[in-house]
Amino acid sequence: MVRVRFAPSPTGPLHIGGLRTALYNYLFAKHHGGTFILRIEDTDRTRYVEGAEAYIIEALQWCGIDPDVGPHTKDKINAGPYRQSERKHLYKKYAEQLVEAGFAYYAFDTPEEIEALRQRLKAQGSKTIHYNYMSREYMKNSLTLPASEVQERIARGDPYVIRIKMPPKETIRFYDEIRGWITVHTSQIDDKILLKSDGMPTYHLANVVDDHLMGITHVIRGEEWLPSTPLHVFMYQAFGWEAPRFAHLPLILRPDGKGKLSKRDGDQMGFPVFPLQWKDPKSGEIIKGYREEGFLPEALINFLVLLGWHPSDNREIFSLDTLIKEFSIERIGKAGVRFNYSKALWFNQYYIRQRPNKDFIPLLRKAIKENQWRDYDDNTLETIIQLLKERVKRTTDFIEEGAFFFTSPKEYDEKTIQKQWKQETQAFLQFLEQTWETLEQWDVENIQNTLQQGLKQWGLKPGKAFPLLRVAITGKGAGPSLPNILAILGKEESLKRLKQFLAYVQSVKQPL
RNA sequence: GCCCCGUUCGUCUAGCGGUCUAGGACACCGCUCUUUCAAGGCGGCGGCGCGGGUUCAAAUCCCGCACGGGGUACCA
Repeated sequence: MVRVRFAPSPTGPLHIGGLRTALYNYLFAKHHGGTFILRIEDTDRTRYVEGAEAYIIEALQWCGIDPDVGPHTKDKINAGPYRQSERKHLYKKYAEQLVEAGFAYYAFDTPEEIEALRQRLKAQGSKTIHYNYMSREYMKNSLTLPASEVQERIARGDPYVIRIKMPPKETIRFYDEIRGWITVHTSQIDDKILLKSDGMPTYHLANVVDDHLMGITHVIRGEEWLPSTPLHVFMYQAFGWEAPRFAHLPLILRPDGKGKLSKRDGDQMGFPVFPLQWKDPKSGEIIKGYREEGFLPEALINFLVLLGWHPSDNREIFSLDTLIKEFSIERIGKAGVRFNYSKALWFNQYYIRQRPNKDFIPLLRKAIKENQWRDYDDNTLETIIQLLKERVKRTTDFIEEGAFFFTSPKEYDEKTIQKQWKQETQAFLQFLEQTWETLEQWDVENIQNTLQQGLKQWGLKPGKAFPLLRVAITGKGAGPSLPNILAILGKEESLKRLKQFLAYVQSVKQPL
């Protein structure tokens, strides 16, 4: 029975790379009829951010990849709790078990002593600190101190950490489902801290203990964990536990390829890196999310799944259900992938066109209410949506590009006026003004007829006359079919806008 | 520095020794359709990092090199 977990730490909003990790875990679990667990890794109290956990859950739910079990659900599999802070009492016991078995030890070094070690190593040409099989020999720990002193210090309440005791010359080999066999020599691995002096475990201890206790069968996580996996494998051996299978996902890189896409990139790169909008609880700063930027979750998912995974054929459109059927770890790539926002937009555009028109009515209703715009009935709104749909990339474009349906133009596209404002086009508009006044049946067909009449009368090609009319009615140089727009606006409003425009141009331009 | 991982069009990728004069998608550029802009249709541009092997045959296997990424915290 497959059981996987997504294990983010609540240090802020979930970013797009984390979301993809969650997605792959979800797809893998569902493909195998397994269980997808959400585990909150909040062992670093100094980095805890209020609201981050709720954000993570909401983001997963919005994407349709809600975990089967987590801090937000009933404990259906009886493996909780699912916040590591609530499991604190568990870890110490396991760390001590390792000490007793000779795989770990207590270390009492003060920050000053650690700093002294750093300086010593630096003098020897080492760039970073290594508390390892060599340096531990001359530090203050249960390997160098007499047993009585160790007991005394612990009894006295001296702060201490528990470190793993890496053997000096062994080879650790493990199989990565994506990369194959990976071999690392233990001399390369430091004596990492397992239990911090505040009694909390580090990631290394907590993830091994929890993955074992929760019966995790496959650990699917980002490539940044690959270098510490040998340590984890060593710990499973030390505990005498069977290790889960590992799969390390290629990283999502910045569009320029310079490093992995990170939370810190915020929306500084010209596109959101978070699924949902995030308001920083401290600074109050608001960072954009895909949802608020007008993306559909199915588009985000489709885009994201292809960042590192690919089927054997040329298909590219995938529903979540299809993905569940087809997803496999074997088809995950090895190389880091660059984030490509224009492709995300393309998927979004595609999925917007797939959605029924009525799905976007609430969006328009909300905008109408907020802006106190002219209201329409549902049928008309659907027609408006239909007209806009083909040219929209994000749902927010319905509002931005379609505002003229609800409110008269605040400004006119100057370029079009410059180009098209001529004797004949002016006459064309004046002709329409007169003709429309007396037009009885205000519908697409009749409007179309008046336009044709006008063209004929003034010897104009459509391309010469219609752009100006469009600016008059919508303020914009481009948009959906004009007769349709006019029909929706109605005779009164159309005439009003036409007159308004003629008055405007005559006020700013020299008479022709 | 050291360790680990990676390397096919600008980007995401197909390719798992001959079917590759390397296929698809996004982007870009034309043409077409069209009252405009999109969308759609058609077409174009563009790639196996380098050097050695192995083999009758290598984008595909092996070894170097180069380049890129990750890790190297009482962060995850």
